[in-house]
Amino acid sequence: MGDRRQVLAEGATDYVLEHGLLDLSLRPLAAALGTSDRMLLYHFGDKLSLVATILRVSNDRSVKGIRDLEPSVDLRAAVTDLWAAVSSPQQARCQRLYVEAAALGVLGTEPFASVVAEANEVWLGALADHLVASGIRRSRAPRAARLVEAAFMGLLLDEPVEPPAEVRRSVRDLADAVTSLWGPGSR
Amino acid sequence: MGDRRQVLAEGATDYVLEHGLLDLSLRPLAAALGTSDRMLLYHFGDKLSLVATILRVSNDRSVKGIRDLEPSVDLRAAVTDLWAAVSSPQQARCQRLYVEAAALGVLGTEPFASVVAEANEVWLGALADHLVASGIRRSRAPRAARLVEAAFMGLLLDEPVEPPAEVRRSVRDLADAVTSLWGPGSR
DNA sequence: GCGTTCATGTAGCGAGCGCTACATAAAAAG
DNA sequence: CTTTTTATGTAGCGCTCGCTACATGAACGC
Repeated sequence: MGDRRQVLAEGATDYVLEHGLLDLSLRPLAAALGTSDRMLLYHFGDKLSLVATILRVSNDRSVKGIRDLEPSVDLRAAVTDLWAAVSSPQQARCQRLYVEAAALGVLGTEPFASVVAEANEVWLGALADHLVASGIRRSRAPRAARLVEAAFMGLLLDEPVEPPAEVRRSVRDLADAVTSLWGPGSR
Repeated sequence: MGDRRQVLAEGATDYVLEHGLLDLSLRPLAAALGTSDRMLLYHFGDKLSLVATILRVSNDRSVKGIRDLEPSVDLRAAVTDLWAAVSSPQQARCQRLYVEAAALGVLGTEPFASVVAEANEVWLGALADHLVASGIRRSRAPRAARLVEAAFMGLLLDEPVEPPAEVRRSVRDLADAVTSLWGPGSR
């Protein structure tokens, strides 16, 4: 049934991850997928629904990238390992898509608000789970995950402007901070 | 000389801070300023130059907002005070503009790359200076400023999606982290 | 076999976009 | 007084956009 639709959704996500969301236009996208704007609208109703679908697919991939990580040897390593994952090319594109959606202001309006709020929660959950698997106490993981997530987003945003060495050092500083706040033996 | 131009630049910045950069269109902007698209192009050459000017003006205001802060009583308070400043309505709009520019991918291309790189440096400097005025050792301030800035950007990004109480708690966690890493008596 | 639903192509609508050509009125320069 | 520069209005060009109207095969239920 929605077979063709699903194929198109995956392809559209690939396309948007590569070309960006902001200047997304139905006709070039359709051409890249070997179909027509007419058919995209037929399958997805309108452009907004298509974008919502794309965001969902992208977020699923991003979460999977985190969940597939092996546990790290300790909390400090967990932060740097997570950064390596998040700043990898495919993952970074997913995060960038999130930023673009945020910039579009689309996150505050339905039907995106609920979709994205849930996606964010799932993502934070995956992050927290990895921290737990790497030694943090379960009860402390959500707060740690929130701070780590915020810092990661900021660093990703600064990446094109900041020297890579500075970014790496900030990640190490963040790892130290997490360890000293929530690591074994603190508090 | 560039008198009229300067007035228009300020007005355009006000307008963009309120309406966003992504769907900026010359005709509505001109109408709001009591002029015409024709004149905007006359004064600024083309749309990109106008946008570059707007980004510069916005960043100047943002930096001024930080530099006008009184020193905080200690490092922990400095972080929360900075957050209060950064998340205030006017400042948050400036940061949002930065995010939109980043999302546009405009930050990586001239003539924005150099402009924004310098703006970012100035902004980090203002942040670092406030931390110093609030008790951190000068030599430690730049790294602290970088981490704080990244976390702030991430938190601003999450704000529409995250419960405010969680955001506030993350700010306090960040303040604790900065204090424990670079506060008096550490290392 | 026939009618109905599904899938797809063709063509175009109305609007907005950045930008330009051209004319012109005012001001400054000589 | 004339000439040049500066500032501004009018009109429109060429393009792209999301979306729709309409037609038409193809597949399927009865």
